Amino acid sequence: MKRSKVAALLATTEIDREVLVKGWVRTKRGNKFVSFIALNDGSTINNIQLVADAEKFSEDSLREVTTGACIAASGILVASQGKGQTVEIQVNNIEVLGAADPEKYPLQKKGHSLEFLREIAHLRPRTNTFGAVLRMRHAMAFAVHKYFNDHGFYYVHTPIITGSDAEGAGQMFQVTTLDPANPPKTETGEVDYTEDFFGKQTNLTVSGQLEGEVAAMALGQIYTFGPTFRAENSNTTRHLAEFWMIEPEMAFADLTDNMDSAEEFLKFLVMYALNNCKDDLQFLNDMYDKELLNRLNFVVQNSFQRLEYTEAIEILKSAKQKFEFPVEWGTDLQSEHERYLVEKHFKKPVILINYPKHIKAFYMKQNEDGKTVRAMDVLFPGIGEIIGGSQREENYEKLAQRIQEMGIHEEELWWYLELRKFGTAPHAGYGLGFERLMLFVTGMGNIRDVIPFPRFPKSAEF
RNA sequence: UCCUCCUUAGCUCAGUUGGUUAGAGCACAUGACUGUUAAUCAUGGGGUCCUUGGUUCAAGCCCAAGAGGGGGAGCCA
Repeated sequence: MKRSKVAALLATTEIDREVLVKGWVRTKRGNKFVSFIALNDGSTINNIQLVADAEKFSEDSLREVTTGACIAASGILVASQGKGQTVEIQVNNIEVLGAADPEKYPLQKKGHSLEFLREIAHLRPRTNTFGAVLRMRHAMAFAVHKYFNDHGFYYVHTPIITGSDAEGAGQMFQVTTLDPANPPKTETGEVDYTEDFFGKQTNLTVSGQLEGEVAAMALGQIYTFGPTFRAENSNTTRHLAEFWMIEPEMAFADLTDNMDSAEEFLKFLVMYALNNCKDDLQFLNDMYDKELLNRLNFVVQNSFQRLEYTEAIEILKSAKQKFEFPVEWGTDLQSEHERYLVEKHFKKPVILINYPKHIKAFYMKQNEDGKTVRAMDVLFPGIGEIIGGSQREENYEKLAQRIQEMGIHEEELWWYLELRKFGTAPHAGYGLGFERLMLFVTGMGNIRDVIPFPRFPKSAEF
């Protein structure tokens, strides 16, 4: 007989038939006459109840059916006699596929702290919480591809190993096959990277944007969705050393098009979660964050507040609240400033644009005022910056000059500059941190709990 | 990296002014119970009080250093 998934059985109206289920035991309870086994197979957060009568199953035969054990069970799917579920399985046969010593199995019926579960990342997907998070992670990844495919964007695979260190987005992980204890040296005593695998120094990517622009200047609209690496010594609830980033890039788009795209995209993703992850969202709402569903609904129903950086500075300066860091035009906004704007002043997502050029990246399009660039940050409640983007500088001379001013190695960016030399066009794009999106849609408080195997300083255990 | 808090049973935590035998709930084991819903009830086993050093007649508790973890900040997505 073919295995049925628990999700399908709980949704079916065809009862009084024989079924086979396989999954992991969550709890067993009962008395000497009957045992009730709650079984979960990951297809849904809900369990199916197996009913094992003592006539068919001796106490001994159920000895290995304990919390955490993996079993296959066959029997008749029937309308439940008890309350709390509509159907259950009157079991005829149980096979223990893998026992789990109840003295040693770390997961129990009752709740565990998220900190403890982080130490057993190989078992935490079997909890309600991580089952919900991982199913939602899949749903969100699928929704990303669906949105862009439906809107005429092409998925482009940008390289994970990069020879450019000019992206300026933080510390990078080096990729090398040289012997770390005894690397080849040049005459001046420095490591000779011409002997390395690629003949030059290489690193793991911190962004696919520059290569994404290459593709956008041929295919029109593209997006990347891949792993991204930052070797910063960041120890926060919002940073990982290895995370996934989505970077759309659009030819013939300006900053307004960019804002429109980012807002529509985020709303689509949240709407997709609301429509397709109901059970998991309800669980997370009940267990972790009673405002989660309200907040998600609010985001899809209200337009984001669009605001000039200069206006934001004025709002912050006239705010009654005292800030730890002083506010002055030309300084970057601190977390406390972003939180004030989003959570206190506007009480909705905010898109901040036109930042001072000296606090933003070299590739952003310069405004006529000579002071600001067409940058855009989307700020979300509780998370801060969820998207960062800009219109790109498409003028060769202005871009080359900016590269010089900022002391970036021009020779490594020759191909990026040539995009402006041959058939240049206005274009814009942005980057969405996938795990920050996951924080928002799940209501989880720590980014280490929305990725199956988190990578952060001093931690790569699993 | 900085600030701050925490570390006691498998898990979550209590532990008074430093005082003699370190507790609870859950989990686990045994038993009871004719349909349970994180089942319930009874009984029982279970401890490197993070590590090292110090103060003291006496340290889970006070002091110092270290390790691990949480939260906040910086950097950013």
